Amino acid sequence: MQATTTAVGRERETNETTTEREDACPECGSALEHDDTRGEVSCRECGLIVDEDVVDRGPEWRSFEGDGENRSRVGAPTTNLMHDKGLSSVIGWQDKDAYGKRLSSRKRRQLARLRKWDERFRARDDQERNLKQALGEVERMTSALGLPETVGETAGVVYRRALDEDLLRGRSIEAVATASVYAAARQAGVPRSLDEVAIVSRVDRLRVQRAYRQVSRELGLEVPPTDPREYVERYASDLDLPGETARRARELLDAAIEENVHSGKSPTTMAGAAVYAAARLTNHSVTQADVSEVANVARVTIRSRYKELLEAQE
DNA sequence: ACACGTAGAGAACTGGT
DNA sequence: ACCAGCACTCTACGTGT
Repeated sequence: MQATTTAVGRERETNETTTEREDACPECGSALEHDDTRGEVSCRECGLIVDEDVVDRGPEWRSFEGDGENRSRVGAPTTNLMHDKGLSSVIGWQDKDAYGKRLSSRKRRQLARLRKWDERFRARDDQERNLKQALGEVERMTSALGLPETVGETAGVVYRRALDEDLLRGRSIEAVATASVYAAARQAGVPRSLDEVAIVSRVDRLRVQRAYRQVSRELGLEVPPTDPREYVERYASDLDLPGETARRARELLDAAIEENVHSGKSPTTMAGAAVYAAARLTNHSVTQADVSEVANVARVTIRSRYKELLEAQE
């Protein structure tokens, strides 16, 4: 046990030195900004995206004690995907000790009793058992939908709250679990349609929709309308547009928000349209097709919006 | 190749019954 | 609980530069 921990630690350590990252922008040399929620590393000055999809949810392995030998203060990361957050102890089923030797009959009886009580505590009451099943479903669905683990965790949190608020009465566990996944995916900015989630769910679309309605209302789960300006940097960067264009795009959006033409429209649409319009205004050639590609919005939609944006400028 | 326009369908939400 | 209507976005097709 002792030996394996240090072995893992060493491997991590060597990895760390090889993947050393710089903290200055390759373009302009100013400080970089790490956005953990979006997994992006971007430049504070020119908005260049240096790195995307950086994910490191692992534990923190450096040792702060002495010469760096003892890393035992960290355990496994806790996760909302396990009904006990992964914090419970585990009693093996084999009647062997740490060296693999058979146990005495007395010890075996003792372990059997421990296991029994461990099991009783683990799923102590209906709620816990309910949660256990639901989280299993959440995990299954998120992975079937190709959603990142963080979404599953958010869904777990949502489900827990629904359970606490007593929202499950008359509703199936599965329906609420699916609704939680649906909500979590939206909040994480990687939405899946109701149909998509219903396909991987064991309940039909309508039930999911109803459960979601209820849950989102009762829990006040407003999916905060994301600010279109948050997308501008990335789009401009992906299209190799200069900071000037990005700035212009932000101005367009400011005016649009002022005039309230953005409400009800998807933020990615608005951001894409703004970037396109700004590119034209600053004499940089970008096609609608390019913008629609990076913004994941149909060309027609870019078309219909960018004119509105320009009108709102007056 | 690109921009622009229109029509019809689909998805998600709202409010009335 | 169900339905109709809604605003938005999409696909698919067209025309114009």
